[in-house]
This record gives sequence, C-alpha cells and structure tokens, in this order.
Amino acid sequence: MPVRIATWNINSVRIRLGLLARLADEASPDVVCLQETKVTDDLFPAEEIAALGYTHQHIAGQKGYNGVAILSRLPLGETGREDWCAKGDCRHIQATLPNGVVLHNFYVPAGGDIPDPAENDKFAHKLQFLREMADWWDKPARRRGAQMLVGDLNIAPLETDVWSHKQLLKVVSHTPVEVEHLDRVMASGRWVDAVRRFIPPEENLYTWWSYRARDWDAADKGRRLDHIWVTPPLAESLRGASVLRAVRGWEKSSDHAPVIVDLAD
DNA sequence: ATGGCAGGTTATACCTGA
Repeated sequence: MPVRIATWNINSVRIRLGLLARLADEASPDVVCLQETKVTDDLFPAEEIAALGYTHQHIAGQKGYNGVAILSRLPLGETGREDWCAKGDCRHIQATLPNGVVLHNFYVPAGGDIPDPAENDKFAHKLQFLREMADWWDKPARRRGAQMLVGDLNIAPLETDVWSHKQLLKVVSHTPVEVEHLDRVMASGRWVDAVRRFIPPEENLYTWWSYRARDWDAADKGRRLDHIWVTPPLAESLRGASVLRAVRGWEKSSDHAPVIVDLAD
C-alpha cells in the first residue's frame, strides 16, 4: 500500500484544527508532520486529531513557541527525540513507520534578522543546530536503512527557492553561510531532495509566503523553507511530490503551505 | 515602496516568526 506523507508548519495547531481537518479530507495524507504547534503536550488536541483518523501520535510541544508532532493513521514503531544545542526546546522528533522508514521531523531555528553569528545569538544558534545535524549523520551507523527527513528547515537553498536570489542573498534564510551549512547536513546523511526529483531545480518553488504582503498570491514573494529529504534506498520508492500552494490561500491559513510525497511499497 | 501581519502570552505591550 502506498504511503503519503505531509509536512506542514501549521503556526499553532489549536487555532488551525479546522484546516488540519480540511487537509486530511482533501489530501488524505497517511502521516502528517507538524511544526510550530505552539502548545504543551497536556493541551495538545489529541482527541480531535484522533477523530480525523490520526490515532497514532508522537508529540513534543512547549508553551508559545516551537513544538513538533507526528500524526499517523499507521502505527508508529520506535519513537524518539533529540535535544539539539542542549536548549531543551521542541524542534525534533522521530518515529518508525510500518514500512520500516525512520521519519525525522525538524523545526530548525529561524535565526533572527541579522545574518552574523557574532552579532546575533539566534543566527549563531541556527548555524550550531545545523552543525549538530551534520555531525549526527556523519556517523555511518546512523545512515543505515531507509530514512526520511522532513520539516521547516528555515533555509531556501537554491536560487529558484526564493523569489529573488539577488535580493535575498543577505536575508536570513538564503545567505550563503546558511546554504553551506544545509549542504553539509545533506552531504553527511547522503540525503536526496525528494521534492526536487519531481519539480526540477530550474523551476521556482516556494512553501512560505509572508503574512505581510497585501496579496501574497499576486506578489508571489515566496521562499522554499519546508523540505522532504530521503536516503538513497528510499529515493527509488518515491512516486510523487508537491507543494499544496492552495492551502496558503485558505481562510486563516498558516503562512506555510504543506509539502507532500508519495511512496510506493 | 524597509512597509506590511499573525499567534501567544500569569497579555492589554512585547516577543517571535523569516
């Protein structure tokens, strides 16, 4: 049975439960990975989400900020989480799917406004987080088997991942130092960009559009911050990938659109 | 056009996002 996996920075799971229901109805992902749930585990709307069919849930949330969740219609095997940068924040969880795929859900720090780690602690945190991710997959034992890495990585690596490469070179999310760090993470895990296997790198592709634009759709000043990567053994199972841009236009939407991939058996 | 918006909080102004 094929498996559909979605990743979505939902920007508060409680305020957008209705949109999650609509996503479940219209796209019917088997597994949904959320970021920025913005809720502690005791207040997580587990029953409402179970009623959508996602009875298997692995969550790690905190008050106000961050927070990640893996919601699944399929049973989850071994689950876990890593405390990157030893800050105790909720930016990563993982779970094993019935097909054996180890699924990692990340919310990489945004990094603040100033792209200089000496001047901006948030940017330093972002780079450190990425270095720790690269170190994690640098060990051959951690590269074994079929793995998938999804989430809001808060970096748009390609020139076609932003509305203007030139104008964003000094804007956090598209600076060369961030892209180098992300490339190192990719290389360490031998990761394959699943979405760009289907939507060629020559084509502009975004997953995030600012709330501040008067007309986000017309201006289309987007960035591709949300990603789905797979390890080489899993790349052969990919059957499709897309960004659900229309979701960005739903009433009271998140500023991020969901990204989905389909896997064959 | 360096503006503009949105969510959360021991809220009613300030932090975060990117």
